[in-house]
Amino acid sequence: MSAQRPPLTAGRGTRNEGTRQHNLSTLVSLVHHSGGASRAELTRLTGLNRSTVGTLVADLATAGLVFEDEPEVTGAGRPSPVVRPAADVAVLAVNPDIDAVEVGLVGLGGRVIAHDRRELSAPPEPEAALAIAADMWRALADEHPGLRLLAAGIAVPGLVRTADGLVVRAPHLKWHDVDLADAAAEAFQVPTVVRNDARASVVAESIFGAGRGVSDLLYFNGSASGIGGGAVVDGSVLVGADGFAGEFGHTLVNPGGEVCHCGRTGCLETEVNMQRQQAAADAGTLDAELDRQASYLGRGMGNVVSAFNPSSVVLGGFLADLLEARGEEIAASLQGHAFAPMADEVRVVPAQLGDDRVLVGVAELALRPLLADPLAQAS
Amino acid sequence: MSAQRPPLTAGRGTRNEGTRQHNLSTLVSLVHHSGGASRAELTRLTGLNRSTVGTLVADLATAGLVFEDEPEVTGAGRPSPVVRPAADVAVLAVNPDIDAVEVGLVGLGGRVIAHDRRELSAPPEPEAALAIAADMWRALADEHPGLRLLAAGIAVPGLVRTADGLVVRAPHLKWHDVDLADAAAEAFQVPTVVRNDARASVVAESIFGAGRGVSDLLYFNGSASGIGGGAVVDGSVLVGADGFAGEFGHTLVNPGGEVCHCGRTGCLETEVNMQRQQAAADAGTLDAELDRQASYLGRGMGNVVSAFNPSSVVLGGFLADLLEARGEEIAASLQGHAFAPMADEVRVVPAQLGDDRVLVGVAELALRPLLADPLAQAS
DNA sequence: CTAATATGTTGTAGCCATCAACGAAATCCG
DNA sequence: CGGATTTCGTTGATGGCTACAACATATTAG
Repeated sequence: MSAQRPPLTAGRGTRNEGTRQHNLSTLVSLVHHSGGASRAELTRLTGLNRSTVGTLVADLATAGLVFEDEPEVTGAGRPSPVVRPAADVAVLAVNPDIDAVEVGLVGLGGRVIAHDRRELSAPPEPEAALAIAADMWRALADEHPGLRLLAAGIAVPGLVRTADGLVVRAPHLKWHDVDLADAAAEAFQVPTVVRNDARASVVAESIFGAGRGVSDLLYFNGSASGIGGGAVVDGSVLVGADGFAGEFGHTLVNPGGEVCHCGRTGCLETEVNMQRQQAAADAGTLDAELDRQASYLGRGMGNVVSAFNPSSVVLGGFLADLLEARGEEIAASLQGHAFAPMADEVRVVPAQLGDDRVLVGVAELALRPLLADPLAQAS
Repeated sequence: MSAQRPPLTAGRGTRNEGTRQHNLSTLVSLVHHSGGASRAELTRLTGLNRSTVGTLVADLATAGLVFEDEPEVTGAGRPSPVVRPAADVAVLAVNPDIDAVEVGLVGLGGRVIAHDRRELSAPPEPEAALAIAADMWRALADEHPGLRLLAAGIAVPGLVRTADGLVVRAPHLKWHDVDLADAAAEAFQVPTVVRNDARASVVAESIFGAGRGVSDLLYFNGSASGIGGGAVVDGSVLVGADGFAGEFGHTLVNPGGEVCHCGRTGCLETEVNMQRQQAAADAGTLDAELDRQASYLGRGMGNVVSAFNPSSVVLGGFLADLLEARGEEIAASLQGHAFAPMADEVRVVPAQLGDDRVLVGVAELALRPLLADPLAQAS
């Protein structure tokens, strides 16, 4: 966790209300990301006065975002009540993919309250995906009466423009220039964001998983449809000018290699993928293939590590399995292909969150505006 | 200029004094980066009240950081005095390199007040470089009596750890684990920072050059000693976990190519460099060599562009010359080697600042703490 | 049961920006 | 040329926010 640096170009001024908004945001984020902290801990962490934390927490409780739980026994002195995220609020997370539409209700603290999945025989049209999600949402809402929906987030496997949530293209879904955000906000009746699924995963691992407390990390995710990724830079998710940043699957690792579906040759995901592993397993040459893929993965990681100088690299999906099987080889290849001493310091670790990763991450992204201004909500 | 995103992990609380500090910082940064703005403009840009801007500017003027100049004729209404950066304060910028030590006095607004350069027959030892710089500083100080030194910055061609300014290694200077910061602060009697020279250049181009107003950009600099670089992400310079981020010269572009001095093969800077151009010119095959280098440069840029999704790529040093000579070819290669549609949107432009770039940039980095808390200075 | 410790609570004080009213300095227009 | 208009700086009163000190409360140590 490094200190915040000021932006190169100065922004706008702040007034007294801004101070309050910032402090409320700090507190609710702290509670949400840690899952609960005593008021005394919050006082220490924020550096604010006891009385200030008291009034701010009371406001957040009134707004229904946190509640004060029984104190835990600790040591000498008067026990401090534990401030926990409210249990009756949630974010709707939606993840349409080629073979299914997945929907989850994600509460504060990164807790998955409920989730549902509908298998599909073919990639869905945008409208169909939304209709299916809305259908599942109605069922989940009936099962959880009294749950207050704060926001909705849709994670799409493709290029999503951050500014307006336009899905510029999602090749596996065969979507082009699809605008889901408005229709979804209409359907769910809450503010809705659309984001890239890999970027959502980075956020989830960064806050609740293997990247906790790390301010500079890279994430490589291996799935059936290729290698996605993302980066956390100085504590914030890298989005780039349009929101397309983090396409590490298309780092060059072998110019003489195969043609990638993106039109170029020798991309990381043409050399490291599940199809090759399956073919090698069928041919009885899996060991050699895993060695080969470990080498290329280290090379691809090295390229990106040299650019970003992260303190951790998190591997998810089948890349986590590859790390388990060929950890030494990957590390050696990374050492050989990253600009030392960056490679010396970097830790390569498997992702900690399970399949809920994408849902938890996109819920976090949908929650971001609320966390930034906790009392701005309508009711 | 995109909006600020909150960090993934919440930080500390703010008090009322923090509001004032933030507003002072906003104002002085605005004046410093724009070179001067009327109080009315500052009011509009910050969104603060007229009276607030009035008192804040008065405080900054008392601290000797800005002064109120004669109003410029504009239109109807009472003219607004122009707030300009103070002319009698400066930052000492030092840039030791293999063949010379360069020293500059950089004022607010990015103005180079004076500079001096001492040629060397061999790369200097750290102590010698510092002694030479101190000598030149004394001469410059004598020429500019009344100039108040605010800070000092040393730009080193090598890996510099941001946390403490340790020069981990600077191969061309043959420096290893050199700690200059303390000795320099002692010699110059002001707070001193040590930074990488390419990172300093990025800052300079980002604020005063080709990257003005761009929040996501990449910078590739070609010099006699190789290709350095850096990135601006969401308005802040990318530093990474240790401060080593941005080594784009060692992006893989040709695995079958030559062995790089870094120990690997096919790095961008083994394929694109001045030595090859010189050799080709001697052999009468310069045209073909420029085509070849343009192709490899586009490939290397494409790799990094796919990871960062910048809106601009700035080329400096001999790469700016290559852009002038082979702009079409570089653009075509970038198109072919970056993940579309990132390549469609990116603008490739030459650096705008001259040789003062490194000095201006490292001065800016040295000034950063003061800009963040303008009235914290001793006197 | 008492002392010590740590924490919540309350009322006061201090810092900061806003706001409204007023005055000043230019342009506009008859 | 001179009043109306526009725009901006200045001043004193006002309200929002956190800090602080004093007091109350709840636990542990012995």
